[in-house]
Amino acid sequence: MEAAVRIAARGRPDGLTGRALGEELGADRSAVWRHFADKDGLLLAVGDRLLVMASGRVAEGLGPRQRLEALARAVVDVFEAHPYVGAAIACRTTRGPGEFALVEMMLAALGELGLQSRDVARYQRMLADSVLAYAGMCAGYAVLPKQVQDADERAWVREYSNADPKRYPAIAALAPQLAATDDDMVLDTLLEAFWLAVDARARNTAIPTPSQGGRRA
Amino acid sequence: MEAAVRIAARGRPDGLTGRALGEELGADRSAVWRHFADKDGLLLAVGDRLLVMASGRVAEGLGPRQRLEALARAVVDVFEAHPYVGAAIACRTTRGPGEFALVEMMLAALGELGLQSRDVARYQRMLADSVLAYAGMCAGYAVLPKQVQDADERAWVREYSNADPKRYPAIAALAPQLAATDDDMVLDTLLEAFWLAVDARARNTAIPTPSQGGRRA
DNA sequence: ACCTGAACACCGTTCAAGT
DNA sequence: ACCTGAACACCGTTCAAGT
Repeated sequence: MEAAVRIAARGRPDGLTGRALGEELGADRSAVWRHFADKDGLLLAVGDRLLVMASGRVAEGLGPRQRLEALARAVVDVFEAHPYVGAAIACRTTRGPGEFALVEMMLAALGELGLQSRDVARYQRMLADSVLAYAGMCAGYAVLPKQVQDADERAWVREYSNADPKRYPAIAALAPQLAATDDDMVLDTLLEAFWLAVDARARNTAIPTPSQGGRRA
Repeated sequence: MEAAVRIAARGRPDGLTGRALGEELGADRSAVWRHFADKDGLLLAVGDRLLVMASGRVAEGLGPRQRLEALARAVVDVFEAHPYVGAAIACRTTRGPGEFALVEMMLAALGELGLQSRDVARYQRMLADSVLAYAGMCAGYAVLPKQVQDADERAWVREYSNADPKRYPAIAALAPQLAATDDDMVLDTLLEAFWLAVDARARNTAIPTPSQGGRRA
């Protein structure tokens, strides 16, 4: 497992293959499949380790909002730092301790923010899927060869600035704002929008009773 | 291109490989690379076609909110219906007419909803990335063998219901709500939260001046 | 119990040779 | 101009054979 995480952390060109794992451990590449049922089992195990690493990065003593922000950023960072596994595992349920820790942390934090329990479950699932999907997307991008990454990035600055104003008036009008984008902006905006939505939702459905799950008056 | 979309639509077990495309067209599999520079070029071209299909599904005459909802759902549906390509392309910039149509439609709709132009660009990028990432995640799930999908799905109902209440109190308390989840809930909740955030943002920064980009009084 | 080494079917990619 | 067919290096997976 440690060797697998090490290989996954090597980044772009290297995938986590049986051959690479065998070499790292000084064994034949087919020996890996004595310890994991198949490639899927290996990826699930390493993927859950990534989630353990991410939830372990959340500092103690933070408020619910900061805890969720730290967790979201940690998931994206860890997936980007282990891109091959991150891209492969974002759509899966690892069912391991890492996933449980992440879900538990999210549910507890959302409960503290004043949402009803039905909304806590819905918003947790939505936030978890959004963050995992976004992290998987970032990881998928990080796996690409550097020259492909550069071509994709340039497109946003160059090709969108030259869009035909007749066919694409909104793009042409907003080209400067579209080009002025840094890497963290998307996740920042996603979290900003999430807090606005949680606040609005908590305000609309708030029950002033101090006891939990207060009944209708 | 039509043959490639057809193969991509065959769904789960079939990937869009050179061999499959050659067979579909009655040609040798290596003949494909006369028409596309490499696998990446093929995927980008087919991926942009998926975006053309998605934006073409948005009905005429809808308001900005319904237009954006229709577009988001169409992207997820089309990616799920062409899962191999959807999963491969979600993290890319296709730079084709499909992507331009999608960005243009989103920017125009968000502008009509009362956001400042700086927020329009930020929220468009955030929504587009969120929807594409989520669609890519759904597509990645759809590519998996059916038995792996079933195992993942059962986990949410079964293993989360049996979580240890001492280690995972929030999961144990909310297990029924976590299990009661249908496929559309995540995207519905994401869009609900997006509207709450857009409304809050438009309210906070609204400038009553009818002219664009009004200066500070 | 664990590893080796060879085999298999499948990839993308390349290239000399055809038409 | 376009296709063929063979080759190459790389996958995951399997299995008889070793220790």
